[in-house]
Amino acid sequence: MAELKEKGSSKAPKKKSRKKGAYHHGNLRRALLDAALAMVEKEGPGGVSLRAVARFAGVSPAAPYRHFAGKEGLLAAVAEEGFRALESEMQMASEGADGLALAEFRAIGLAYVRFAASNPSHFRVMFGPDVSNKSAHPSLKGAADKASQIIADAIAKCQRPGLEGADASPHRLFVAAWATFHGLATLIVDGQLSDIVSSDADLEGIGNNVTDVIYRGLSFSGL
Amino acid sequence: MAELKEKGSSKAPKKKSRKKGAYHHGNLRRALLDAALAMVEKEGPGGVSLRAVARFAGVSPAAPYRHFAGKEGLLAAVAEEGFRALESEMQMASEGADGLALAEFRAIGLAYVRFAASNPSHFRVMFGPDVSNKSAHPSLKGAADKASQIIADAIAKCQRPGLEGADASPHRLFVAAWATFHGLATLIVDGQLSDIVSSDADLEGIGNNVTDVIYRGLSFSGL
DNA sequence: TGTACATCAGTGAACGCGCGTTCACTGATGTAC
DNA sequence: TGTACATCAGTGAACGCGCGTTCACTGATGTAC
Repeated sequence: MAELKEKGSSKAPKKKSRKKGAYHHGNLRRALLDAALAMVEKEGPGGVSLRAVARFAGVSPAAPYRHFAGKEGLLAAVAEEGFRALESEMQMASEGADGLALAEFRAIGLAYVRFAASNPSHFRVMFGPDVSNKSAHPSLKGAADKASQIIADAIAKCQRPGLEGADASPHRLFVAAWATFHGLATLIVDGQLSDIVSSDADLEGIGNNVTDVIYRGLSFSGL
Repeated sequence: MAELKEKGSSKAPKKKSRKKGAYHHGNLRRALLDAALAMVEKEGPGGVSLRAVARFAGVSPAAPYRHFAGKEGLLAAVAEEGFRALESEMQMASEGADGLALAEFRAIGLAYVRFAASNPSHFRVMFGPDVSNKSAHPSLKGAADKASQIIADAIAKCQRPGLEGADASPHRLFVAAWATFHGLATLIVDGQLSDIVSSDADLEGIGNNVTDVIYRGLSFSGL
């Protein structure tokens, strides 16, 4: 599973060791992304300031500009990284379902929820209002589109013509499913289920339950 | 329906007429709440500044302190107002269901989604990270608790002992339902269904569809 | 292998800005007599 | 009814702060010869 490490850099963190002769950081880009994620975790995407991120990475306020086009560029990079990881996890989940349309859809939904729970900071930036104008960041837009395409494809596979109920188009059922997955993900990320979901096992349990409910609801509709 | 007016004050807006001899505003508290809502609508809860709110209401930067305990107090008041309205709408929806447990639950869910769509700014503040510490604002906490109690009560009515499936406790089914309603509400408020839900009729349609799916999913579980 | 030099990735001071909050104040309101 | 006065709801100047971004700069790196 291509899971992101939300805390800690993949390189040794150089924090506070600025005077140790290391004028060049080595992997500042990654360190800044990690610092941003840490700040998101502490106070939400709105609480991120470029100066604080630089400070956290042990670097001067101007240094980030070597790697990102300002604050929004940094956040856009965080979001893009998140969408790529989400896409990858949904893709892998989908491939494990042996081509059965509904099983595939089910697996993708679970992956969606699991991703949010494992990468809450990414999730918040991806869907928060701080990089709302995705079109201004083409590669972010691309990553987001690729991710939603996976969901759309899975839906398309479920659309066997002639089987839709008159009152429930596949498109609308798709919305119902997406809303459920996104809703569960949101509740988890916002900590509003913290008294219910306290362990990874709980998470899997709730995720499975929710998926089952929506799955049964959809099955009933002739899909 | 006790719907909130998201735009515009209930009193005549005094904006720009500061020199018109009105030293006392008359209804500044309401005007500030409205101004805050307008700012939330434009740039999200993070974009709200107390000075800008005062400016918008045509009043000096210090004036809001006569009515609220600082910026967080203002946002807490907005959230509280929202929870009260949400509670009232869910209550009314529930009462219209003639005591049938599942119908009641269904009506409450629809009211939840409808509330979010009609009062997106309130919804964002209510569930956003800006007044996260609800306990610091007792009356807000009270309003939020009263609102969730309505949902909890409706769930309790569905809990006929002995009918739960072994794999799906009522508590978890509740989470599934709540996640769906909250998820749909979130997607709508964040504008991510804007190409699907463009009219009020669409909203009702989607809301009904989603409710139906979750309803069928729950019914299947022996509730 | 040694050296000159271009390039790169940082520094740190400075800019102007809007913010939240405080303070002493003042104009308007309404009440007691 | 008129007036003195307490109270209330505003003003506007000021505070210190952290922010995003820019700028000229400098130390480290690596490459051509």
